[in-house]
Amino acid sequence: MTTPQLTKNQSLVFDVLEKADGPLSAYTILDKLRDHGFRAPLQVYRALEKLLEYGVVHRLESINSFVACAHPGDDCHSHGIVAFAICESCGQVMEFHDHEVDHRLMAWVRGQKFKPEKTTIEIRGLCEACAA
Amino acid sequence: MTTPQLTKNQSLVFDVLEKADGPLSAYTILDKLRDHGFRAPLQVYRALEKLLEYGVVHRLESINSFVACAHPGDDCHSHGIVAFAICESCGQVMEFHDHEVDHRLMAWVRGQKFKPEKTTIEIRGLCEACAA
DNA sequence: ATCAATTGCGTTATGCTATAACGTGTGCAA
DNA sequence: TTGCACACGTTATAGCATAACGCAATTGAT
Ligand SMILES: [Zn+2]
Ligand SMILES: [Zn+2]
Ligand SMILES: [Zn+2]
Ligand SMILES: [Zn+2]
Repeated sequence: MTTPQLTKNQSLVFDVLEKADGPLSAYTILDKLRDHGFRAPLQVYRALEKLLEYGVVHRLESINSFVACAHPGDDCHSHGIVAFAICESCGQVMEFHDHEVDHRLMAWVRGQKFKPEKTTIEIRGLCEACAA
Repeated sequence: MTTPQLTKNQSLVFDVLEKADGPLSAYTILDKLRDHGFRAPLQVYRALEKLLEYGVVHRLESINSFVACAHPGDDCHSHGIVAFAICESCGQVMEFHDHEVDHRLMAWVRGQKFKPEKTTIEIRGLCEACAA
């Protein structure tokens, strides 16, 4: 997916996520953009919907939050499944990709005649700094 | 984790999940148990909390729902990471375990000095019947 | 037996997450 | 011009989860 020119709202939401040092909830994003005219959750959710579609933002299902893609050069949609390690203490997220994991999971579901559309891999725990 | 005797509420919630043919939300469980005296969400969430702790129920983060463990004989907590294939059309869930995936993910996070606590792997898509 | 700690339970209220539904304006192509 | 697609704004509503309070039953020392 090639990323088209972002609209004003999409740019605002993306900038907030890029500048943040961790994942943000939609309502946190909303609060950060009130000074820029945002008034309602839908303004955030609609922008997020597009940013997710373009692959420049990821949704973290296990914490109902959103994060800017850590590999803006690559195309996360093309290099297979994305996995996240999420620190439950400081909120830091590490994003990574592993073709072997991808291959194993896809082989299994294909064996079940299951047609995969979207895969979530999220590891919650403690980052090095917080585990010390 | 060995499973102690379930309390009345825990048994009611577990029975509902076992008899269901797919994952259920907490509020759906609540509705199914109103005839048995359930009146508030907390009655469901408190039972679920224990059932999750005992490993007899899993939470599906990507759809905010809960499902009875498909491998009641095994101990899902001891045989590594659990993965789910969730049909977005009919709601059917397949649960499986793969040590190779487990090892790859754990090796990666250990390399990052990350201490994993809980891992979510959920593949949404279409089951064989619904993809036809 | 008694006391304290733990656990489960019921209830009310609240907070957080997400979408439905309606209307407006703008740009572009038929 | 007309029709369509798309972004946007607003209000209202739906869906998911927990805080805080009090009470009852259980357990496990002392
Ligand atoms: Zn990415
Ligand atoms: Zn941390
Ligand atoms: Zn299981
Ligand atoms: Zn299906």
